[in-house]
Amino acid sequence: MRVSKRTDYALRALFTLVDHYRGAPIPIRELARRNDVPKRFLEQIMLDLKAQGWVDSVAGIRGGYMLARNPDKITMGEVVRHFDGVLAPIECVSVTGYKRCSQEPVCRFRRIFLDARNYIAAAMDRATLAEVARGMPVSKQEIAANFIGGAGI
Amino acid sequence: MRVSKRTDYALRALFTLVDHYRGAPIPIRELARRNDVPKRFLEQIMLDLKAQGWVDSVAGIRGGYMLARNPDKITMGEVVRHFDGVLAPIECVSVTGYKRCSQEPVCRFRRIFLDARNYIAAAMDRATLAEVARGMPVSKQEIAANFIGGAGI
DNA sequence: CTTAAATCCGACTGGTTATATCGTGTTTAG
DNA sequence: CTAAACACGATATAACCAGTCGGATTTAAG
Repeated sequence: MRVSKRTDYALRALFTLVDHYRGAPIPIRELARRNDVPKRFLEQIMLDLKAQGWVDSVAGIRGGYMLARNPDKITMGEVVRHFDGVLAPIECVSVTGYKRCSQEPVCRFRRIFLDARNYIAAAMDRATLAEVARGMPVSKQEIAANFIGGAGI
Repeated sequence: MRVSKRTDYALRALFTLVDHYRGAPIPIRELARRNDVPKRFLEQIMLDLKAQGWVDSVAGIRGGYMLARNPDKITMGEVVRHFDGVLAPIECVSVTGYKRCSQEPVCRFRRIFLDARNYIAAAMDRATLAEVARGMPVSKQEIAANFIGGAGI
C-alpha cells in the first residue's frame, strides 16, 4: 500500500475535525492552515469526504466542515481504501481488487505479500479515528530505535 | 508499498533461477514463457538484475541467465526496494526515503503507518530467495479463510 | 566462415495517475 | 448588500508505468 497525498491530507483534516467533534464547523481555510495543506486541493478532498458521508458542511459565512459520524465509527482502513484503492501490495492477494494471476498455482513469493496484506488490513481496520486520536505522536526516540535495531526501509 | 509489474516479473524470473541454481543458463525466452512475462520487457528487467549483481549472463547461442549469488544471500526486501523504492507506505516513516513532514510533532496517525512499515520491512528482509523457494504456493483454502474471517482488503 | 540464437543498449510511446490550480456559481450571517 | 464560505467542473502538468522497437554484439555449431 502506498498512501497518496490526498489520503494524507484527508486524514489530517479528519483528525482536526475529531478534535472538534460536536463543536462549531471549521472552515477549509482553517483546516488548510492548521494542517499545512493547499487550500484549493483540500476543497476537493473535503467534497469527497462529504460525498462519503464522513463529514457534513455548513455553507455561507461562518460555515465550514464538521465530522458527520461518531469518530469510533470511521476507520483509517475505510479512508485509505476510498482514496488509494486496495491496501494489498499486489492484486493477486487483494480481496477488494483481486485479479487472477496465471502463476498462482506455482508462485511461492505470493505468500509473503499475503502475509503483509493481512497484517496491514487488520491494523487499518481496527484503527478508528477515535482510538488513534487518543494516541500520542511518534517521538524522535521511537524513530531512532528503528534506525538502530531495525532492518531499515 | 505497492509492488509494480517490474518487481513481480523480476521475482518470478529470480525464483525460476533459484530452482536451477548452478545449472545451465536459462534464456529469456524460456524465463518469459514459464512465468508468463512479455519477453522484450523481461529483457530490460534481466539487464537490471545483472547490473545489481544478482544474476550473471552468458551471451550467444546456448546462452542465458543464471543466479550470481547463493539464494540465501538475496532477500525480497532488496529486490522490491531496488525496483519500487521505499517499502514504507508514506515518506515520513521511511528510513531509505525519509522526508520530513511539518506535522510530525502533532500527527497521530503516523504511528499506524510506522507500525505497518516495521512489519513489512521485517518480513521482506528476512525473506531470502532460498527460504521462500522452499515454501509452498498459497492454496485456495488459505485464501478462502481470509475472505471469511478477514477484514477484507 | 556463415548462420541462428542469444544478450546488450538506448530510445520511444501511449496511457494513467498524482498533485494540484482556476473560474465561476451558490449559500448565508450580519 | 456583501463578505466569506461551500460547490462543481475544467484544466494543467509532470511523473510514472508497462511495455515496444530497432539494431548492435557475442557465441556455439555446422
